[in-house]
Amino acid sequence: MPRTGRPRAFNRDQAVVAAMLLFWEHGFESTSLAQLRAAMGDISAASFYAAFESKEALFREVVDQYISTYGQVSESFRDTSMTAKAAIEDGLRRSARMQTESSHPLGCLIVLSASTCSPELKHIMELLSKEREKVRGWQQACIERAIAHGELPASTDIPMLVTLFDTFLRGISSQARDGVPIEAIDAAITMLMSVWDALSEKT
Amino acid sequence: MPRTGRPRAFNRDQAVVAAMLLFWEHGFESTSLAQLRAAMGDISAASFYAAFESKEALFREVVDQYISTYGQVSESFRDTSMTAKAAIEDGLRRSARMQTESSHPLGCLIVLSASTCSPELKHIMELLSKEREKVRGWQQACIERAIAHGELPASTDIPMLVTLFDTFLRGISSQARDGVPIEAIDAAITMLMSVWDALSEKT
DNA sequence: GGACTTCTGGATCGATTAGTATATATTAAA
DNA sequence: TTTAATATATACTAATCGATCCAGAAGTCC
Repeated sequence: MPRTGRPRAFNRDQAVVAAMLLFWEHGFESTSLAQLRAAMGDISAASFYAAFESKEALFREVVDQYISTYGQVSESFRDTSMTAKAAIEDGLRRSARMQTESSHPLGCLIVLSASTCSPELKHIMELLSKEREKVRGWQQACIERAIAHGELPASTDIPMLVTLFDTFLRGISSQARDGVPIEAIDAAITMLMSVWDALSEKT
Repeated sequence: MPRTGRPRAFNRDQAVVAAMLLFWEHGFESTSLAQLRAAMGDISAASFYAAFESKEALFREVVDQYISTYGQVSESFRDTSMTAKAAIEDGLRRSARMQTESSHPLGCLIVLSASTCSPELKHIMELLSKEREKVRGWQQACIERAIAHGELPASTDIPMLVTLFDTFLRGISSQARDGVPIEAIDAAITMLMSVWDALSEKT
């Protein structure tokens, strides 16, 4: 924090949020600096680069901002105060609800904002891929916990079950973008979770 | 077809295929004309615009090319020579297999190549959205057929079941991009299809 | 061999891209 | 009130974007 000097004329935190909404809607590469600066309070290029190192550095901040706010829905996956099944179900339902809310762009920023990009931006894709891998890891931990607690049989195919839930989870982004209503997704989650019960009966 | 004049120095069909692979890998907006021209046989800008109206027109051709080749996997959804369940299962398995093949970009071009884009390219997104809607419609027809034939109970929640399968289908693109092996996806499909049996038992 | 048609190489278009240089404005601390 | 620190506005950079223009090359047709 600077103790001296001319104070910043815009709110940095609000600017990051504004940038997040743009990156979320249009993706990293398709969001131009001009658009960003306009949305961040009509700031000049000089002001932008004085506050942020680069477009890429801003995006990294945006990803952190997203994860610590909207992305919190997937924290359900690592909530060990519920049963493993409830954690998976809650993570899916909360993700679906958040991604279909009309108060912000549809779908998930982590899944959508760099699903494809130029070769020279591969590291941006990998940055997001690592975040998705985290969420997948939480889901896997859920299933391993269920097996350890006897909620699922020891013979359960862990990669299979993780892939089942994680693939559905990622598909929600595409469905939300195409306007599929939360009711249909929520009902599909109920159906999807029924496979858990079918598996647990074999215990 | 021109009967006179200087013949084209490159193969137009091969050029479209080369363009398809680029758009598939990097998406519509992130693929530049320079990249396209280089991949299409190092053709000049003049040659490009003589053969194709614009980058967008080329993309439309590419989408057609994709649908009539790799995209044929989803034709299973409208194959009425199998049971409805088999059609859904086959469509999912063939999509998963195709999307994880290493001989071409991973995932589905229709899902990935314009999942986000600039505001002025919204019509490109809508073009692809319509194609996805077609596939969803085929899946819905499958389920309606199953109900009509008594394979599923009349009380089946159609939008729910369509959303279950279609959400998983779209999630495959993200999983494939992140390197999830076909074996895990294939096993997940087996599990996913078990909900069909659970439903049909209620008939 | 023209005449006609089409394609190609190369230069170029204006707009936009991310990012910078410089000079000035605005603050806190000495 | 000076000094140091920071932010600002304005102008600007080099590179790239998709797309166009024109002169000449390379064919077919009569």
